[in-house]
Amino acid sequence: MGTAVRNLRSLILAGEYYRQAVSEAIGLGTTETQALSYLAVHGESGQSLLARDLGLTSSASTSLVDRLERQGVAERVRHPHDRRRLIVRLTDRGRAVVEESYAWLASTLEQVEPDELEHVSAILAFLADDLKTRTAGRQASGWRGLTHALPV
Amino acid sequence: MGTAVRNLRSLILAGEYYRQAVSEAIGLGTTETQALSYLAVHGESGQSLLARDLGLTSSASTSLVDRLERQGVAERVRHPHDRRRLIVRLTDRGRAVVEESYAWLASTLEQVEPDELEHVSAILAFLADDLKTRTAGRQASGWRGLTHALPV
DNA sequence: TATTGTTATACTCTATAACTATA
DNA sequence: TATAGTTATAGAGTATAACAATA
Repeated sequence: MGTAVRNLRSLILAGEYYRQAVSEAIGLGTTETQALSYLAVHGESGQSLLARDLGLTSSASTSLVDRLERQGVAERVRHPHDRRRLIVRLTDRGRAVVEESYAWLASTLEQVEPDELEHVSAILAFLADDLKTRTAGRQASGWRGLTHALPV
Repeated sequence: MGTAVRNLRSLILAGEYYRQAVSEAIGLGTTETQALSYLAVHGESGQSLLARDLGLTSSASTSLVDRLERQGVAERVRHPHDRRRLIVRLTDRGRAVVEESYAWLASTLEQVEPDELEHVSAILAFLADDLKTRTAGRQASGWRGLTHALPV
């Protein structure tokens, strides 16, 4: 188990490293490309949900979506039934930007044996879902359990 | 391939979400816990190498390691043969902090079928290494290829 | 009353550039 | 000359708190 945890740590670090590099290549901030990735995976999203899943306050999400609109990669759309809500949606340009980062990740996945790809894909989906759910659960319950936690 | 890329994006996003949550739980910044993760995976490291692998400038790494030392989770050690160099090393307290975040990741990996764990672990290691290498290569060569790249 | 989103303010982190010390 | 690290400065992004509009 120790080795598996270390390898998961490595992949998380590699993902963070990729995030910085692809953001620089595209000319956006890391939070902006996180938002584009999120919208690419989940489709359009409420601005509040986007903020929550990106670990941002609603205040930070306001300026985030401001930047996305300014750069023309996403847009705010009014919610059909609730006039408080805003939907955030990729623009054509936003979809184009995401398309181009596709090759970056695909070239890594192309190294996997073709007849294993589907299995690897399922593993990635499972780990992503479980890690996200588990993290959200600890967040919500205020769980800590880190006895060496440092003073904030 | 499209689904696999989307699932890899999901896992990267889940890792970033985990990073923020575990940082808040520990009471450190996200870059600080990235550094702890890095040191846990790679062992002690030169300050320059740490900066490079975390995507930071040498200036940012100075203040990063300042913070790590101030919080007592890592320390600077002189390089034995090169008086310019500094080695960054986890302290006992730093190792304790990493140990505690271990359970967080392990509980996700425990959901994997036991007789499949080794295979999953190998996949994670492969993807981490390939993604990191590929990203570093594009960084080094100034490669772009993102024709919709936005003005900086 | 609770929820969604915005604004004003202050703070943290990082990049840039100029610098010191050592190889 | 090149490399490792530090310092000073400025800029970007975020959290906090107070607020307006709508449910």
